[in-house]
Amino acid sequence: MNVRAAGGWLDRLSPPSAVLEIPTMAHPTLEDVAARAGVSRALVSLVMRGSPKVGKERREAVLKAADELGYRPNVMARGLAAGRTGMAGVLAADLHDPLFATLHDGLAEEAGRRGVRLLLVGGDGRPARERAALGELLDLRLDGLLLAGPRIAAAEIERAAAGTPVTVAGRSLRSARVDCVTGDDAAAVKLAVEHLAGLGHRRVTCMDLGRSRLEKAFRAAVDEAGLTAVQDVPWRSPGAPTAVLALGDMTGTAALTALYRAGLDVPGDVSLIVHGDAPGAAETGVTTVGAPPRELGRLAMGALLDRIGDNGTGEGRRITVPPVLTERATTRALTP
Amino acid sequence: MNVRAAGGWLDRLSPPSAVLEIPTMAHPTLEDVAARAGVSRALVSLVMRGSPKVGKERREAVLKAADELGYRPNVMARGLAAGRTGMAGVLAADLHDPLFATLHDGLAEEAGRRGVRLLLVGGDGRPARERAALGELLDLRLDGLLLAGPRIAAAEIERAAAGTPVTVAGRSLRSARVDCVTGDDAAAVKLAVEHLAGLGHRRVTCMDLGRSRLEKAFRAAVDEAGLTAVQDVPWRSPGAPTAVLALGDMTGTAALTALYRAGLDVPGDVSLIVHGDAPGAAETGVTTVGAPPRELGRLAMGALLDRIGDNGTGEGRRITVPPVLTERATTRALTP
DNA sequence: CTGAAAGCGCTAACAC
DNA sequence: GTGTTAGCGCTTTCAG
Repeated sequence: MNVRAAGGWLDRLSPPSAVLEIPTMAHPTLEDVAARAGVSRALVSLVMRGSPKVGKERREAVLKAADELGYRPNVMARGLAAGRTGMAGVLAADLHDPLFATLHDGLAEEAGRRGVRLLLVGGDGRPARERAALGELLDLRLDGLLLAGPRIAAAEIERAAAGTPVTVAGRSLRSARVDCVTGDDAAAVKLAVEHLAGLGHRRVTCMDLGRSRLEKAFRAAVDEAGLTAVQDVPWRSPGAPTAVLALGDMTGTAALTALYRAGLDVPGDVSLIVHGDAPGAAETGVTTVGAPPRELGRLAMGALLDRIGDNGTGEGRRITVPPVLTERATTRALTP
Repeated sequence: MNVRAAGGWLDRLSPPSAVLEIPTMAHPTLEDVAARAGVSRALVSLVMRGSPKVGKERREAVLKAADELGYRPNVMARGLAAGRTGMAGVLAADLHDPLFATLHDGLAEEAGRRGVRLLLVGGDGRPARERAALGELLDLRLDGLLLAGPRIAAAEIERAAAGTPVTVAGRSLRSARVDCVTGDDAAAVKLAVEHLAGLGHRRVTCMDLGRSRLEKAFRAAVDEAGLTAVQDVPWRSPGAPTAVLALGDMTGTAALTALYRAGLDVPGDVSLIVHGDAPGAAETGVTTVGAPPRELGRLAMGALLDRIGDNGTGEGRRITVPPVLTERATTRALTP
């Protein structure tokens, strides 16, 4: 019996009213519960983990005692003893990325379904901070790590993966022991262009604030669809584009606002599709295209938990999530 | 010497090349480092915690051994033994709230400054999920908890605060042992209205998507400034408002988009101020008013760490962060 | 089914 | 300065 429990014991030797103070015990332990239920520690441990091989009577006595004491298992101690924690760590490279919250919904959904809890450490976009965050996660000795959109060097991720199962979401790594789950950006661009072509658009352009490498994919898709990629033609002039695809790191509403500022009516004058299913897009009615982040999260967590289950057996999987186009209010068929 | 270390020992009896495999040891422990450096465990522990009372020579030997082995302290074990973890938990009631990321920047800044690490658990806005997340945090036995925008019942927060220091950001609680840090919304509305009055606006209105209780504050501020609150008057008609204040849970860009959709030029036809310094506001040039979330985070974490330092002494503090108005491109002086 | 005993990796008094 | 000795709270054999 530990010191605090012994204190409780002494209290019980005091006037009866002191007994009422027991539930106030700051952090009752397994042992306190065992003492109160009149059983051994091991039995309480079994009950807490829902073992089937405990008599109904004793089980209830234990549960009752635990409840009265307000007992909560100490996951640190549990993790130390058991060698696994039942928790996975999530490194959010940039908490500001609006996609992350939705990705996390997917992560949490899958983790919840499989009885695993999630612990996050948040970066702010700076690699130095991200590196530190990864270290913190590593020091916790969790069962596995999910890196969301990491910007640090592949070698660092590889090194982390040597000690614990790791899967990466939103970035593709050539690695034997890291799983990678990503959206197919080129396919997304292609889908968007085809959609515009289907609406009758012939001249399209792209806004590319992120200086994204996707511009190449855009040109290829435009060629393939038999459209023409217009550039640097003034709005409202004869050869002006009738549709625009916003690429890269811009949020949907920012693109929309930019067009409005230019005095254009959307989708009256131009149709707009934004790459990346950013939150806020729904509220402002922006048509978007991209890998659904929630689905991406679900798959990524699935891969991680599979790997944890396999004890890290098997080579790194590469999962690609197909894009989805969500038509909202910023696209319209061209009526000549 | 533990089992794994013993294994390493046996390896050393094998051909010399086996020595090279030592750094591959999955998770070297304090003991492994001690063995390699030829010192005791306690000495290694002292070195790892940067104790000044260790000879330079030995210190370097230990550091060298630790480095070669790729040793990382196990924070779970450390926390168990020391009784404190050096970590604080953050409960994000809703990871989707764009303000949270910026609040977290403030939390992280202050925590970093004071040598404390942060562990997040993310909610999705649903109280049930938030309750579970709080439980997970409690089970970790961290040094303190920071609740960001909690929606669960005050009694639950109070109960959590019985076992560990707690401070709440973004919601005011009447409690003796919980610190609360909030923005002053009424003052923000007042500031916005006064700003509009200063720009020469006379008829103003408010968009209130969140059905916020702030509408009362709005009316009071309008009266006080000698303006008139206009409602249900069609845009562009003679008595139409020349400025609008967007209240509640709407993002700045959503409000802006709504006005554009109505065919209005902003700020040509109407000026717009949005309450809540949402990210994205800067990119889209929306004038905002509200408590700066980063500052709020900094203060909240400061309060929590103070309380942790005080061992929970002292009654719950109530800190109010004054609003800031950030003028951008959606407000303009009225030129009749 | 149940209880006793031996750790998990580390810290914190203590003695040497 | 340095090594020894107890635990922290829990899981896990392994005998009863």
